[in-house]
Amino acid sequence: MPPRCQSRGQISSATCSRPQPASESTKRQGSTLVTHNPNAITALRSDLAGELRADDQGRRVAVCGWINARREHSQHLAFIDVRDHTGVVQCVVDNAHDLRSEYVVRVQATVTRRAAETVNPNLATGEIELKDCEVEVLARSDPPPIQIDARAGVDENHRLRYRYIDLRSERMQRNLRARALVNSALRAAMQRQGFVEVETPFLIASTPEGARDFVVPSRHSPGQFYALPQSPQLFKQLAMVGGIDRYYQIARCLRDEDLRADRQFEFTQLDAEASFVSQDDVLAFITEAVGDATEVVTSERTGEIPRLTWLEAMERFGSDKPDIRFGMELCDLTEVFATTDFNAFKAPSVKGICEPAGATKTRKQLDELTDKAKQWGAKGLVWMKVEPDLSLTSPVAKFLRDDEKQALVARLGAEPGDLVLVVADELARARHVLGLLRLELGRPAVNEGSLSFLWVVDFPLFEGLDETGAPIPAHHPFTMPNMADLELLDSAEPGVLLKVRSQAYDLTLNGWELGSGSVRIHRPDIQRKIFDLLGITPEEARQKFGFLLDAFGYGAPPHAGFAFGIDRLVALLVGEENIREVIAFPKTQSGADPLTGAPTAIDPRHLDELGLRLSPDPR
RNA sequence: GGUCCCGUGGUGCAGUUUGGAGUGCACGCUGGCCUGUCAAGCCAGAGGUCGCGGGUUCAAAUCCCGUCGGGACCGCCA
Repeated sequence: MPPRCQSRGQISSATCSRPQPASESTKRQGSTLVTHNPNAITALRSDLAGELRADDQGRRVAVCGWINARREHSQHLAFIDVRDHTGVVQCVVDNAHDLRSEYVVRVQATVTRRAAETVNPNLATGEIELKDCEVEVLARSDPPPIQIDARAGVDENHRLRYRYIDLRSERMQRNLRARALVNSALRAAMQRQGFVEVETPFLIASTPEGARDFVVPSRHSPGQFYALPQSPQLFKQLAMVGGIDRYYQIARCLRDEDLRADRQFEFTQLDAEASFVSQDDVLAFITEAVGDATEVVTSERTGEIPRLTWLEAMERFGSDKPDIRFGMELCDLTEVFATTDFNAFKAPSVKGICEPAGATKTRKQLDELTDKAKQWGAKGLVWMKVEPDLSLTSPVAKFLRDDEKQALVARLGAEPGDLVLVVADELARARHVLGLLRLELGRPAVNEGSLSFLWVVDFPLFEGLDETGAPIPAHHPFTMPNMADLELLDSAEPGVLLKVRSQAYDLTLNGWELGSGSVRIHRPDIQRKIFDLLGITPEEARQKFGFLLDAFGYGAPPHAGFAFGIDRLVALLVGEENIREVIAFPKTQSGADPLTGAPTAIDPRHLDELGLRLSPDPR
């Protein structure tokens, strides 16, 4: 066969830095050094199964992969589909009796156009097939516990136990490759904007605030522990003091908190920090990076990301990570019931939502909603059905005055057939419960419809007061207050303190918190004041964050940063509802790995070496 | 710490409400037939601790209690 010169580029040996073929028998054939994809060529193959096309007709090729399906017609004709990560190609063989599902094979064959009536339009390689096949079995397989193209779902625990097989699925291949594209797009975007990738340690000192730490016992210092980082927070600030100017890292973070669909013990963040910047600068950097990541997966660019203040988000959506893909916004009714005789509505705050066409709910469904509202902390839930004449049907209707009912309907813009839900409580609780009810009743699946990014800005500096009356930081204690609110810090009134805004901001997507950041305090006087307010004595501050405070004593540039979860971003970009679908080897909700069996007991001698002894009954 | 859902041949399900023989479906597996299929088709076959333990009952996959595992959520996640 004469060498064919293909239009897609010729591969010379000089461009191929891979190891040379191990032996003559595995050497690729001279004429097959022409391919669609330079990266396809290895010692064992010339092409990828899913990339062969009609214009490869006549080429002698070698493809490697797994047997996806076998169709035996007789002892003289059979088909096998060979699958690799690019797709499948059909091979025509005489006898496939010994070629079973998931066997790993190398097929040397000639690309042949199919007869018109046997073309398979559902297959990218459907116009061709491989003939004159020499099939070499590279590895046999037991019948796989998971069918790769399972038509029904497979139990997730089972998938995780055999994750190495599950990863062969088109879904997992797509997700992990999308994730790789996102990672490289993020790196490119950050580097283009002048950020420097700096790695930070995994074995660090435990810091007292925040989530529960994973800890690692020290062999050299028995009784002492390292913590695994919840984030590189302190190190990235030190990098700023160190003159890095712009730091970023695709960082693994570990937090020992209960798991959810959007939470794993271990997760990955794009972590960034920059010097001499404002909040707007940071939002611009991140918007650029997120835009590139989105584009590389969806081929569409996110435009300007809208902003909401925290206060507006809480008032309108009852959440600091509002899902703005649908309406049903919260409506304040406190004024409406300011003079009510109905005891249940005599509360600091009365708020409601209106579900369009929600009045068809049964008494049982409404009771279930009420139960949920109570579980979420409400004292109770009042429901009202809007009748055709805009009157209200409700167990409590008789306690309300006509003017109150009319004003309520008007405020909510309720229409006949709607369902109105009202919660009267402390402000924060009313917002919280109604925010959850809104999601319960109206929220589309997280992966449905558009990608609605949203910046939430102007978070409060403090999220509440602890038992001693000291304010609780909403973000972390190094968050810079809004300069316009600086004087409020001197107020002795807790109510005033809680109104202080911070230069902290979150990025959300379809109701998931992607990440957060803040402008940091670099002025020792402001930092002292914040510690003061938080009830942290100078001694405590020194003990907890001494090295950072020391560093800030040697010329800390004004700086600000951000970090967002790559697992969550990728999941939503590829339309998954669960970040486990974009993590190669995730853990179950109880933190176990069904594949490796982790966590496991360790050898008593190992414990001894670490100076550890287990309590008699460690649950 | 709490609420809810799920657990039945290798896989995914139905059966549980109203107790009556491990009864059924699809995929897979094994053998056979079949020369153009492509999630091939046809025939035959193998394969079960109904998660586990206890209770009620003449009788439990089914009802009750407990427990283990998986999932969703609340709390938690500065």
